[in-house]
Amino acid sequence: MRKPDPNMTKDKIKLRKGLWSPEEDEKLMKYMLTSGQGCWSDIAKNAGLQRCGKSCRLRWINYLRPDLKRGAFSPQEEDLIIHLHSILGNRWSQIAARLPGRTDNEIKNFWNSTLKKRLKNNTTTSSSPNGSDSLEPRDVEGGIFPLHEHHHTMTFCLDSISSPSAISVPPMVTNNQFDPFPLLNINNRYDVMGAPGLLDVPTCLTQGGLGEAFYGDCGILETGKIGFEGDFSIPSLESTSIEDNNAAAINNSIDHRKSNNNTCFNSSSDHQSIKVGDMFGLENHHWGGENLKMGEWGLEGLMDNISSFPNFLDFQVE
DNA sequence: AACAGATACAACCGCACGGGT
DNA sequence: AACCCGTGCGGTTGTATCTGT
Repeated sequence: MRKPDPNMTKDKIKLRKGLWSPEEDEKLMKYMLTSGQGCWSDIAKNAGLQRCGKSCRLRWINYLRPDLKRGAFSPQEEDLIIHLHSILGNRWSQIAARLPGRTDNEIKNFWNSTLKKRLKNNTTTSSSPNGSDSLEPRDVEGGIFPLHEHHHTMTFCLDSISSPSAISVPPMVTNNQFDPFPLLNINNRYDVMGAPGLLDVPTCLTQGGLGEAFYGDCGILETGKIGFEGDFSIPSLESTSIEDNNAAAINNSIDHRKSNNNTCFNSSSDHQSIKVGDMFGLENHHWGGENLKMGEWGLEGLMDNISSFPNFLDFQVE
């Protein structure tokens, strides 16, 4: 498996660098759609891209992935980033894991380009008493957060959900091995519309698939809007699998990026079957390992504490 | 209109880590 | 145990776009 391919070393093609062209994007997207599995170096080669696997991976994760939320950060997302950064520091991947549809790179850029400066300006006007290296006032133990006044409560909108059936989740989640999404595990605290079906959205989905748009327009937890800000009806388990939705998402995503229009996320079955884990890089169980690391650092408990703070992610079911 | 500086975003680089050989 | 390879992460750099003069 790991033996080097002699052909690979001989005909060293000069790999492209820099910005991706639309053609390259399409090649990668189509390849991921049709056979998006295997190691990234193989993907780069098989897709006919003169890129290194690393570059392809980055492009996919940061730009082409169909579940990405585009556009500006909402005030709620800003607050969340600020707060998570106060706890986690520059662990962008862990912060991103709690902001569905956002990538670590995106959050990192946003922090460095916008939030950092904004908070710096704030602290110069109102000096921080703790004098720490961090830029924003905080009191993790006490639960003081720089939340905006106008959204102390996030509203949990489910108007688009046509079926209250439970969303399908991977076995490792349903087996309760751990809670990958302690902040947003609705199953812990919330009944969806009072219906018997529970909405359990683990990290693997919120980051890579169906759980998109926890912080949608106006910072609302919008389970009914997934991926492209298009209206979306969550199908019942009997009718549609996650694979169906994700593959459809990829199909739609190609069009979406071409037309830059909102795309309806439907469950049409005109696609090839793709493993969810393969599609979103979940086969490496990374989403679990992060939390284990956090546990070692004693951060998991901190993150758990967050959910008990009055102003933080105070979802309400309408 | 042209230019410079600021800003936002995309991508690269180096390193660390884990798993396989 | 040592090495190789793939992957993920965070820091940094590069580039496109915006804004002010």
